[in-house]
Amino acid sequence: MSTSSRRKRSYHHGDLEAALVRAAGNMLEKEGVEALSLREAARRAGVSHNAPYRHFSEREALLAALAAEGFEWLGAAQRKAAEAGGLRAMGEAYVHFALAHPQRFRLMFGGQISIAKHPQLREVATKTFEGLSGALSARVPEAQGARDSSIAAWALVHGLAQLLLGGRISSAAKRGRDDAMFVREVLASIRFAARAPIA
Amino acid sequence: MSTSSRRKRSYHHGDLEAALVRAAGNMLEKEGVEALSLREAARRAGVSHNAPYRHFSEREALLAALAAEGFEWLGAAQRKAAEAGGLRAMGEAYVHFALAHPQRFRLMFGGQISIAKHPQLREVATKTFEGLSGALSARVPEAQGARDSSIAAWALVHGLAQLLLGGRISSAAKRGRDDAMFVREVLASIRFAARAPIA
DNA sequence: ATCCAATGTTGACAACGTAAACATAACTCT
DNA sequence: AGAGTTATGTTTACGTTGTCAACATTGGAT
Repeated sequence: MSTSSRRKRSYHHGDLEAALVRAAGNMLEKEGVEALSLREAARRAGVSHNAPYRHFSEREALLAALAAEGFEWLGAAQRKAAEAGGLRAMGEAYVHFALAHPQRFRLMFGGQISIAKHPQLREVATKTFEGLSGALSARVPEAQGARDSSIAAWALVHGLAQLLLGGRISSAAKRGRDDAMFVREVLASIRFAARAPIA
Repeated sequence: MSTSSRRKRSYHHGDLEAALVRAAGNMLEKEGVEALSLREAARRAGVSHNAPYRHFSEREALLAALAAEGFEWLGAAQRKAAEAGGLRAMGEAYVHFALAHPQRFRLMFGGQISIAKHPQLREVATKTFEGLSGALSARVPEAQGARDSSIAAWALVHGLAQLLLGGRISSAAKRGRDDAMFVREVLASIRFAARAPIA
């Protein structure tokens, strides 16, 4: 009857690493990064306060694992949207991801994790970005400015997510539209230019 | 000869609040928000570790003061750019500010400060944003989608700053251009649409 | 001159990240 | 199966931090 829930095995938790990531993930979403402590995560996983060090060399390493997980989710969401709906759907999915996982998104892009110091993070992040910019530059019109245009598209979507998350968009600006509608219409208010500036 | 540098007055520093903000500002730019401690700021200001509490009720209050200062700087930079160069200059000034004060920018938009809890911050931030969006919607073409377009413009610029700051723009994408040039051309690759979506 | 409010100081506490030394379980090799 | 090695947890310990409470000193108003 000791099915999947591993009972009191005292020593050797069984899958501490995953348990820590899960516990930390909950803390992250609920309280934010600053409130996420290694010791509390250990407590929730039912181990001593120093056990986590067998799996994460520092606190930041645990954060990096959480961020990496986030990039995987984001990458998956982007792929799905790319198949289903094209450019616009990808943009909307990006913002949707940010709004659905605000603290996770902040962790991923907040800059408190040194990407250089965590190769695993770096890898999954760049993979996600490559998929993203690949899909973008394949779909953005024109040839010349395609590279820059896809960067601009990404920046637009990223910035919109960030501003919404920070509560920086006044309700006046939203004019009664819900988040999805607002995002759709704001994104629609932009076009790509093949070449020259406005004036 | 006791010109401006106030010497050992032991008690009553003279202008602790300003000294703390200055010290904390230095720590912020150099080490980032996480490395900014009240106690170290106090040390640098030459007072005891609890003196700061006479001026800031919590650590976050000091951070809020730093963020507020940042918003003032940003607002000033925007006004200046608006006069001198118009829309494009404003966008470039925005990104330039972010790149010139990366940690400050992160603090301002990183979401670790509860804007609700610091009215002073809220005030200066909204003032800056109002000036910003005012200038934007006054200059963006068309009438109908002007509101959304100016949000989009802001998001674009904000996102670009964020991505550059996070080192998320590969050198391949920059194609040898320096930051200023890169920003200029990426921003130029976008146009505002008066109405309908792309397709 | 006296009192008061503002400003600094001292001391204390709990929580945290992290290191070192130790304990126990799991795996490997014979 | 038994011995040795490695992986995984535990205990103890240290320094730092945010914050509270009690106390000290000062400058300004009365």
